[in-house]
Amino acid sequence: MSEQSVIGKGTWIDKLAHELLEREKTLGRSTEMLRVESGLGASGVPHIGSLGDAVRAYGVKLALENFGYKSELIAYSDDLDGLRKIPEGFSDSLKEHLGKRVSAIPDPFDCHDSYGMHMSSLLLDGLDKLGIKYEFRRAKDTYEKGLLKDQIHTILQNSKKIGEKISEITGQEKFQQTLPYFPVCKNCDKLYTTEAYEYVADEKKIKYRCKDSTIGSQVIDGCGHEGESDITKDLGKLAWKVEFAARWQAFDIRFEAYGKDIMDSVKVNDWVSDEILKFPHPHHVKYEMFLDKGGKKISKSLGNVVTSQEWLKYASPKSILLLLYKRITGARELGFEDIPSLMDEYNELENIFFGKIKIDNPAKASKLKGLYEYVNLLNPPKNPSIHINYRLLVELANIFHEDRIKHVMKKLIEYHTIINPDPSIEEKIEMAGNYADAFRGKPLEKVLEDGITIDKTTKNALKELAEVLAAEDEPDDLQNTIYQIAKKNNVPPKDFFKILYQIILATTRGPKIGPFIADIGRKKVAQALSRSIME
RNA sequence: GGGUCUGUGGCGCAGCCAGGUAGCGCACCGGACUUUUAAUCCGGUUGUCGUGGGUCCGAAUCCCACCAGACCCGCCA
Repeated sequence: MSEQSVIGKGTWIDKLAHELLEREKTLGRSTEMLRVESGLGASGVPHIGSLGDAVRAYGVKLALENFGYKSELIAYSDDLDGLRKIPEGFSDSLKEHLGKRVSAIPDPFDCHDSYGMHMSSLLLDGLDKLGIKYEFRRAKDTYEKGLLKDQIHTILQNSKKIGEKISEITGQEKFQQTLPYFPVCKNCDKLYTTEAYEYVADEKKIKYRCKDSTIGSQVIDGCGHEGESDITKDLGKLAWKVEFAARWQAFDIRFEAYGKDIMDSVKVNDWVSDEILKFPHPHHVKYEMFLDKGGKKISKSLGNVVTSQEWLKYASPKSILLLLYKRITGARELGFEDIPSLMDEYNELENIFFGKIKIDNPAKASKLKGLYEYVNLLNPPKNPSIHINYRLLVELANIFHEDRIKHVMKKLIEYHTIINPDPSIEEKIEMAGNYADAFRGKPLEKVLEDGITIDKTTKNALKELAEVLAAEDEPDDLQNTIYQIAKKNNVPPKDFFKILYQIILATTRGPKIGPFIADIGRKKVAQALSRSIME
């Protein structure tokens, strides 16, 4: 096996692209343009996992281009989907829109043409910030322009066969009775309430009735309207079980990743694509959902949503790309606490790429270098950046709140971590600072509320120290002074320092305390000490 | 009922998808330090890589079976 040659850049992305190419060759299809697709949910607030689908598809596009083929990423917003439930934190006024397509619901934030477009925009914004390029398509336009009408016709003509197949593959019986198509009700404008029961192929018309339907625990009222819908003119959409297939053929899609939650739908769609539409289905890769740290599914209602917008407050776009490109298999428990290691891992990869760290196994070395290239979207920088351990930055940022950038920069120079101040470091300090503020220490003022037990002798020592600190004259050797105060009051120095850290930093240890107190301001610490004694 | 993933020192995890000395962080111990501190540096302890088989010169890694946990599907998109 050791003689096996490296495919592309040596990552799973290359392997996937290679498989795709082999398959296309076997199928004998034109490889002039190899289009990849990613679906964008438009019903809820997109989290990092939703980005993953598009980011990884883009990776495959890059790999295909690297192999010398043309490729493009279609980002398709499912904005004809109906609203099934009101997302956590949204106004109940959305209730009247349940069952309506999200592209026909007003944007609660008033900044986009619809609720659906607002949600999709959040995702596209995330992609833009990562530098992902895509062709944006919307379900709304796709159906309005009739781009799927031939596929819809073929699917509806074969609905009986498809219904049986769905039952066989998924156990879902529903489509043996109803057609896999939801017309928008001409009376009440909803689509999940319509039951399509007959297709008149000659006229390309669907007969439907609008009735109450249950989605999850929600009951959505139908209006009782019975009508006909012309699939070439009137609005409606295919059920998911068959819609991908229609789109794949209409857009000539050769690759699409999918999450394991829609595995069954993909199986059905593959079959529909191959057997009904006679379009060999695209190559796939399945990925696991991102879960939170307790192994729970990420959902808004649990308050564990990790959005790209929030992530980017604390970390670089590259940290997201690294997260998504380093691996696709395996269950992933994700939280903001992963940020420090991802930030540092990027630096390590950069060191490997630029040969500062040697990896013995050549296959592994090329894989890691390849990963670095993908994280840089196959356009790696010419020179390495300045590396500072992210955790160190967080520690420092946690200590300094006022004039943070200045103070932290000064400390970094003192520690010989860096030689000169640099704008790129300022940016990192800012991100680490945001992280520290969100997940770390409490500001000095709040620490005292946590109640530290201080005995009487220690109080005396603290009082003395507070007086020294409050004095106008700066002590020559503050470190030594503190030590002497502890000894004089019969407080073991070790304990005394511990207490000081608790009061100042809310931890049991910290930086060398003398210079540190000077850094954050003697007077300020004096005040904090005085307050701690008063309790 | 169907499917997927996970199982590696005390804890949290990487390594597995292209087999070749079992690693990292935290924790713990000791040292640099006659004076405390660790954001520094050095050294150290901790492992039948879930269980059982198989392939191989060689398996944490590949294959099969099993055990345990989690998640997804069986509404809908």
